Amino acid sequence: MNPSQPNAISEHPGKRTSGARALQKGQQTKQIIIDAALGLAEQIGLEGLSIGALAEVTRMSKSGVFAHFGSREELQISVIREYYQRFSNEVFFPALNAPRGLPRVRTLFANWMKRVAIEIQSGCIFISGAVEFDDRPGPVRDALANSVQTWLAAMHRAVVQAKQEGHLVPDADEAQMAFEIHGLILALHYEARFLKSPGATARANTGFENILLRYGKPRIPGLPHC
Amino acid sequence: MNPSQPNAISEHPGKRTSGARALQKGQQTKQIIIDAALGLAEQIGLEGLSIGALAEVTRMSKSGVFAHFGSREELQISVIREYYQRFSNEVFFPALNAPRGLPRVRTLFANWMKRVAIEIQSGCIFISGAVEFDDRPGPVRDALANSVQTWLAAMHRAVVQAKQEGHLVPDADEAQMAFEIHGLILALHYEARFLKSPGATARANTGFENILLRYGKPRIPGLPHC
DNA sequence: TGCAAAATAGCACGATCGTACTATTTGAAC
DNA sequence: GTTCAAATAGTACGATCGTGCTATTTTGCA
Repeated sequence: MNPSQPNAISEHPGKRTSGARALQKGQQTKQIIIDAALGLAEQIGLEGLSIGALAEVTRMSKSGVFAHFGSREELQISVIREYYQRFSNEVFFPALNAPRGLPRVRTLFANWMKRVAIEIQSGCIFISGAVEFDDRPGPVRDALANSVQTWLAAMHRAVVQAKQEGHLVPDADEAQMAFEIHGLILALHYEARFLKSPGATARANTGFENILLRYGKPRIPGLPHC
Repeated sequence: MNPSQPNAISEHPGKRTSGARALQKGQQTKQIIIDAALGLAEQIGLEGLSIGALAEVTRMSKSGVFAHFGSREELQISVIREYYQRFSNEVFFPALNAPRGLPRVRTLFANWMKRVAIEIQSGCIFISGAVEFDDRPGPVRDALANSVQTWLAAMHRAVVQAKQEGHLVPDADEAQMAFEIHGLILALHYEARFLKSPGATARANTGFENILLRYGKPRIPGLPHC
């Protein structure tokens, strides 16, 4: 009856008798569909995602695609989860290898910039989704907002740690710093992707260094910061 | 034959025998439609704009609305033009009363912030439209990009003048400064409208002061800038 | 007041959308 | 190989979309 029932299995892989095992057929195709849906959503937005177009891309029937999700909203949420997971794997987790404090903040920003550099071509559903759902309440909006909040909180936490480690000036406002960094990323995305104005990437990087000039504690006064 | 033909009249008001005069009936309703369309587009986006919904709001027939524009694209472009005009009247032109240089830059930013404060509730088609049309070429995208570019260029020009007036440090990069200001506005819109996170307005203002701390030439070293 | 033109309405079309409902095919355990 | 459930396909429905075409109403001027 409930079409989202089978999904529960995917959250407990290997629960079946034979222990850990490759995904069942249904889960495989579901993943294929989600991959295709993410690609589509990055270009035309979560709202532009249509099951018909998705069926065409995956060479399945509309109902075959639909059965995996049970509703368009569930499909959109699946796409958001997939994007969040990829974003985390590319931007967040690798930065944990960098030492706590300013080096990790630098690495997070660098990874973020790498991601955005790709998204200048492909599109970013954290940004496009925010615009599409900014006054459309519901589970899709909630899923998206939660994902974004989680990432922004992680960034903020890294800045807090940098202050704790003594890498920032004592009166540094961590939330303010995170806000300004977020602005640089958004301006880069806007000016590079929409306006196609050259040099935006360099300006985002320069902006980050400018932020550090203000908030970073100079190692030796007058010399570059760590 | 061509439904956009009557529009040509609006570009030359008063060309008819009786000299300057109130808008003809058709132009009046067209303006009413555009006003309603702008209100709708701010909430649900330029792509979400539908002639059916617009007809319902204005209590006209679909074809009655349609006849004024001849195509949905022309309607969207009319909305963009209307928005651009209002934006200019609220943000740009009033700032020309402020003295050239840093005071005018301050006024431009303050007016921009006032506008965004409203758009946190209503929505901003310069931002939502950028996301909707960032890889959808065509006349709508062109109209939108031109409007945005014009405004950003005006902001940039004000910064250039500020440097010419000696209000900025000699090595100030005007484009960089404009980029960072743009980022503050975008972060404010994102975090306030989508994430509904409190304090974003204050952070945008603080960010602007931080930018001036870096680029503004101190009147007396160690004291606040002009 | 009458007349041409402008403005608005009515209607129909093909397309696309999400999603029920039913039928068929596929896969895995016995 | 049989069987049963999972996976996929087929089909249809109502809604909405943009837009063309033809009527009807309203307007502005002689």
